[in-house]
Amino acid sequence: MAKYPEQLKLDNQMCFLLYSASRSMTRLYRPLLDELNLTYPQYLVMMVLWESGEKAKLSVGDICEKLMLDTGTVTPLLKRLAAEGYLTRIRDPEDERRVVIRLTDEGCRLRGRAEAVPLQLMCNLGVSDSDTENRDQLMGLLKELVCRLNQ
Amino acid sequence: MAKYPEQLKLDNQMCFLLYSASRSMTRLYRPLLDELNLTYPQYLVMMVLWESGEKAKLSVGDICEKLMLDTGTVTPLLKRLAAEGYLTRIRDPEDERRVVIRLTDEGCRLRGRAEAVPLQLMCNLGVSDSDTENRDQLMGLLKELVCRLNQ
DNA sequence: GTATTTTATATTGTGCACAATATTATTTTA
DNA sequence: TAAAATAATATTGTGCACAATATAAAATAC
Repeated sequence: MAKYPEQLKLDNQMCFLLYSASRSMTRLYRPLLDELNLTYPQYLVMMVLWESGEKAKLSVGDICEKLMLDTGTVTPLLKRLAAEGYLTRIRDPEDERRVVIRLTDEGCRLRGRAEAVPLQLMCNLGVSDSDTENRDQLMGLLKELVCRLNQ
Repeated sequence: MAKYPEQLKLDNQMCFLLYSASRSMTRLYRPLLDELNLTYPQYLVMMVLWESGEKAKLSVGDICEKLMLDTGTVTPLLKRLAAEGYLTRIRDPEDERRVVIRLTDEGCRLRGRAEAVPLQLMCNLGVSDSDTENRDQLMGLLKELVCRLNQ
C-alpha cells in the first residue's frame, strides 16, 4: 500500500500553521478591538499613524508599505476610518497625486484606550514570565522568515 | 517628552508578524497553485480530502473542524470546487441535514500534480539543510501557540 | 514645450473570513 | 406523539486581500 506523502499532510505544513495561528490570534483581539470599534486591519493602520506621531502626514502609499498591503485593501479601509472620524483624507495640494492621511483629535484620543489592548491580550492568553523566552524565540524566527519571504 | 509605549509598536507585536508571515507565505504559494486552478484555502480543503483517502466521505462540518473555519467560509468554497469538478456535494440520505463531500476522479488526479507543490515551494524559498533546524523549531513553537490560542 | 513614461491613488471583480440569522432535519422531552 | 431542543448546513451582510485596470498628476525625454 502506497504511503500518503508526508510533505502533503496538513500537519506538516508551515503555511497552514501560520494561517491558523494568524487567524486564532486575530480572533483573540476581536472582542478587545470591538470596544474601540476597530477591526484588526484598521487597528494596524491606527498603530502606524499613532507611531508616526499625532501631527504626522502619511500618504496612502506610506501606509501600504509599512503594512505590506496594497491600495485595493487600504483605500477603502481608510475611507471607513475617516467615516468613523478617526482620520482625514485630503489630497495634497503640493502633489495632487498624493492623499495625505492625518489623525483627527478623536483618532489621537483613541490611542489612550488602545494602549491597554496588548496587555489585556497577554492576560487573556494567560502568558507567564516563563513564556517570555518562547515568545522572543518565536518572534525572532518569524522576523527572519518574513524577511526571507520578501527577499 | 513622553516615550511612545513599546508594546504598542507594530514591530513588537506577534500578531502582526503572524499576519505578515501568513500572507507572505500564501503569496509564495500563489503562482504554484494557479497552475492547479486552486486558491490557497481551496488547496487546504483538497488536502483534507486527499489525506482522508480517495473514497472518503466527509461532511461539511468535518472540513470546517479540520481547518478551523466556519460554514460561511467553507460552503461557498466547496461549491466553487464542485463547479471546477474536483468534488461532489450530495445530501446524505441517511441524515438529510448532512452534505457528503467526495472527491471526483479529477479531484483524485489533481493530487498527483499537487504533490510537487511543497518541494517546489522549498526550492523557491531557497531552503537549505541547515535551515531545517530553524524550521522545526518554528513549527514546534507555532503548534504550541495555536494549541493555546484554542484553549 | 509637447509626447512619453512614471508615479500615486482609486476602482472593479473575485474569493475568502466571520458574525448573525435562517432553514430544515433529527433528537429529546414532556 | 406533539412540542421543544439540538444539530447540520445555508444565507446574508460587512470587511478584508489582491490582481487587474483606470485615472490623473508629475517627471522625463525628445
